[in-house]
Amino acid sequence: MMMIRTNSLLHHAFFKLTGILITNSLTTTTLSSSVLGLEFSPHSTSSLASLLHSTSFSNNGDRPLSRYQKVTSLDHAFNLFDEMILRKPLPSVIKFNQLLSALTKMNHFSSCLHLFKQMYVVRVPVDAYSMNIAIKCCCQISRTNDGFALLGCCFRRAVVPNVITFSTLLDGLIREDRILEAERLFKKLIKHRLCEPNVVTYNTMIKGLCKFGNNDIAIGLLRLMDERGCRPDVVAYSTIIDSLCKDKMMDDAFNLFKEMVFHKAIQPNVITYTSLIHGLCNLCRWDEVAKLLKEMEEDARISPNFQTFSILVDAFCKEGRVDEAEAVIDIMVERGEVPNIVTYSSLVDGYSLRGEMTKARTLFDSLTSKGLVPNVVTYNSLLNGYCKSFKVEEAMHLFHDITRKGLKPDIVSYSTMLQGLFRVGRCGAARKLFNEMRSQGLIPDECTYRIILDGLCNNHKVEEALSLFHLVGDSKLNSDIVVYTILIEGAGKCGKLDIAKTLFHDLTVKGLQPDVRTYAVMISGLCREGLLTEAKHLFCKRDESGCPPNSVTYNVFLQGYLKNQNCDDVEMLLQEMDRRSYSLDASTLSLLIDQISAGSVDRSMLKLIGKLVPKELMDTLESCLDYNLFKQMWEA
DNA sequence: ATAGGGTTAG
Repeated sequence: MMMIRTNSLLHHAFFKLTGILITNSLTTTTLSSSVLGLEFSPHSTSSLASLLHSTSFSNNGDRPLSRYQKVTSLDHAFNLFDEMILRKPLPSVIKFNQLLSALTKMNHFSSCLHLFKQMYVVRVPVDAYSMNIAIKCCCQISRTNDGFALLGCCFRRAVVPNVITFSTLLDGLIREDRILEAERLFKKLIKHRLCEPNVVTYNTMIKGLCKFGNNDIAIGLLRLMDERGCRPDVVAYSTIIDSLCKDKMMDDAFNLFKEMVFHKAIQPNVITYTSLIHGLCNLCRWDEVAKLLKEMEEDARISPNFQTFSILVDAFCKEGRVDEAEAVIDIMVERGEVPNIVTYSSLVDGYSLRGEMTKARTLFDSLTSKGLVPNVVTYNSLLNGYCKSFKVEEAMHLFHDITRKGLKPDIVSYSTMLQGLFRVGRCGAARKLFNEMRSQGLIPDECTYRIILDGLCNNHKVEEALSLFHLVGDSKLNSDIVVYTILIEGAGKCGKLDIAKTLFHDLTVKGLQPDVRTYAVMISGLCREGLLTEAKHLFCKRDESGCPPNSVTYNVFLQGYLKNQNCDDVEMLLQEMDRRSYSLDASTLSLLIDQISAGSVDRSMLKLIGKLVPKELMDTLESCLDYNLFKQMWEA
């Protein structure tokens, strides 16, 4: 019921979204008639004001571009440059700078650096602008050290570096994850008065702190800049808000958002909203997503952009809601945005997750005709779909296609294939592929490790899994509750309960917190050996330990009772499940049906069971029970 | 009247 409600809310938001997108595009044309004495709500008055403001502003900004700024290709730029250096006298440095700048806007950083060097050769007197552009290019191609070398040139050439120079270098260090050096440079700027940091310098440093998980220090810097007389702007706030959203700390993100809007009167923009929407999507908080979209839509100054749509498309696909994703793509297209390979990769992923491989493949094959080139991520989605549908041969084929298309399979491609091979029991092929992966210089990550352990356990090779686990030893890979859960489940399933118990004990020693799944597999292992009392003890302890119970644990526990032909607590458990609105899963239900058929379940319990059967299992229930019994359950 | 900062993929 919940899902339906949020669904329709989101549909509603999209419907309204479509409306506002059209309204927004009409605003400029209807403006003149609005000005001619038609009514305004206070809201539209203010948006009109801002519109007028931005119109007069853009008249300044719309100054025709010089021919040096208008270059459209590398060739064009090089030809123009060659022509420029032949002219006598040489064109002013500004014209050269415009050309360099145009190249950086097209992401041609190396070529830009090449022309910059040529300027030295033909003795165009470079200035701080040219220097800053060149330093920016170095930083963008991960050669920040070369950027610092250019800074040295500044001093020799009597070009004075300014706050932009240092902000650019700071950004370069952060791009290369050299956070300590970035902090050192930042402090040096202030201490040696190399320049007074401005809002961009602070924002860059804030980004670096956030990148390394120091949200609190970033917020500290936000306060500090304010104290030092540099007013934080929407970028400063949005950077931290985004980081908090990525860490799933939505409450903190919204608090900062409110502070920005209500206390600092800083207008949020599309990026601020997109970050918040992304964070909510990751947590499947759809009703709040709809609320934010609506809020955005109500503010005429802000409308969703390409990124906003891409995030929504991806989020819907990950939930398997491909229809809604397609609806968003339609809205995108209506707005004149062109979906790119990322957008369609999400869609391939969505179909694959639903196991709709024909649709996934058709879409994948149609990408080329759309002028889009599938990348490794696109391939990985399709690989995953084939593997999950047990079509490992198809997956293998596609896997080899990756190399044939001149791409390199990455750690995700290999991990996905490994999982697929283990799923169909091809452990030997998995081992071979693992060795191939290593020979390609790819280092298995925690995901690969989990897949291998899980694969071994599910193929009756628990000993191998355990020896791998011991081989890995005290590494970070083993400080992972999921790893322990996999091994506990594996050990439990093959009757090695003593090992399961040891592992369960060890994880707490290591300071790891068992999660709902860990408890479930441990309870299941105990029940399998008929140790219901011990299982019950753990079940209650888990309830106390602040680890909230979920539907899975109840099902596992119920199965334990039913498999042991013990119906003592079954009714009590069913009642608790009903109170918490949990439902029965397929295997628990089938065990219950056995008991009902055998006549060992009290008739009074039938109605309760009926309430706990989810819609999708109704058919199972109906076909398993004789009609009269079924009627009793539903009409009681 | 040419240079620097924040949002997209397993």
